[in-house]
Amino acid sequence: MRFSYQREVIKNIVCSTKSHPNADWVFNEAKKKIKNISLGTVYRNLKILESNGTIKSFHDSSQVRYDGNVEDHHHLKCIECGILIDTDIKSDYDREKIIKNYEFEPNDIEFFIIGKCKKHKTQTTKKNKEL
Amino acid sequence: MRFSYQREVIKNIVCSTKSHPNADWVFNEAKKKIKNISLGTVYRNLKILESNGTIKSFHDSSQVRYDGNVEDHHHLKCIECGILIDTDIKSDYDREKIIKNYEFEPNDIEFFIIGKCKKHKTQTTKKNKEL
DNA sequence: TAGTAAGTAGTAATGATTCCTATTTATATT
DNA sequence: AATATAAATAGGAATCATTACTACTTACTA
Ligand SMILES: [Mn+2]
Ligand SMILES: [Mn+2]
Ligand SMILES: [Zn+2]
Ligand SMILES: [Zn+2]
Repeated sequence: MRFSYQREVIKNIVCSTKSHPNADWVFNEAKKKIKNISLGTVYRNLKILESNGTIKSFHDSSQVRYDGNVEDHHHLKCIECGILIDTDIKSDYDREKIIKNYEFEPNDIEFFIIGKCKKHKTQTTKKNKEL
Repeated sequence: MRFSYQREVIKNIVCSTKSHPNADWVFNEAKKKIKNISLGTVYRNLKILESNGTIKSFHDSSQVRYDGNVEDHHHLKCIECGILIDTDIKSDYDREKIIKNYEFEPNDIEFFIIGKCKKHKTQTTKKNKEL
């Protein structure tokens, strides 16, 4: 793998945000450092960075999002604003039951908690204060 | 809501399979009953059926999949063949912790167990038999 | 048995991502 | 340092899933 300044910039962008950006956001950030970087370069390098374990990715509705936090972790997702928040929650399921009842070999889980973030949750107290 | 034969056909297709089809598969099935049905009609009616609770949908990588099983349930997904299998597993997480630590109001969870289905799991016994 | 508004077919447009290719560049070798 | 060369890039075209548009059709109403 040859060195590439573009890849270095892209890596730093993804690894220095907790916002779980999509390719287009990364592209726009990268343009601030490299005026003529191309979107294809961003996509290609995001894939390379993922395949060598530098970053992770997951699908979020119709887009792919990238994550500089490569620790095993799950997310909270706000239905109002779409924000994705890292958590340290563990999800439990009956692994033995899966193997036995479904003859399925589980490797990994994909787990999101959907709801409302602090900015958007329906707080009666908050509402009263605003009146 | 006016009656529509197209919608009736689409509903029956989705509700009589456990395959979690995408719009295109539904479209091809529907064409067997209505030769000139249009893809737009399929998309529009899938949305209507979802919004009135007749079917459900979820994102699976880059596509939307539809589910005639409207009971609360989660899925197993095979990394080899992509099959999505209904389960009765319950996923547990510490709801109170989420509310307290993240000021987040959880409503729902999106939960997939990724692994290998019985057709694709690496069975030592199976391999030996094949030799 | 109209009238009309909801629904449809067919096609164009959109948005995210991938593919293509001529040019540039990192790096290994003289 | 100059040269060779294969990897990487910029810019643009292509693809794929989905949505939007619109003239025509049809279910229901009175
Ligand atoms: Mn994360
Ligand atoms: Mn299901
Ligand atoms: Zn929010
Ligand atoms: Zn499988």
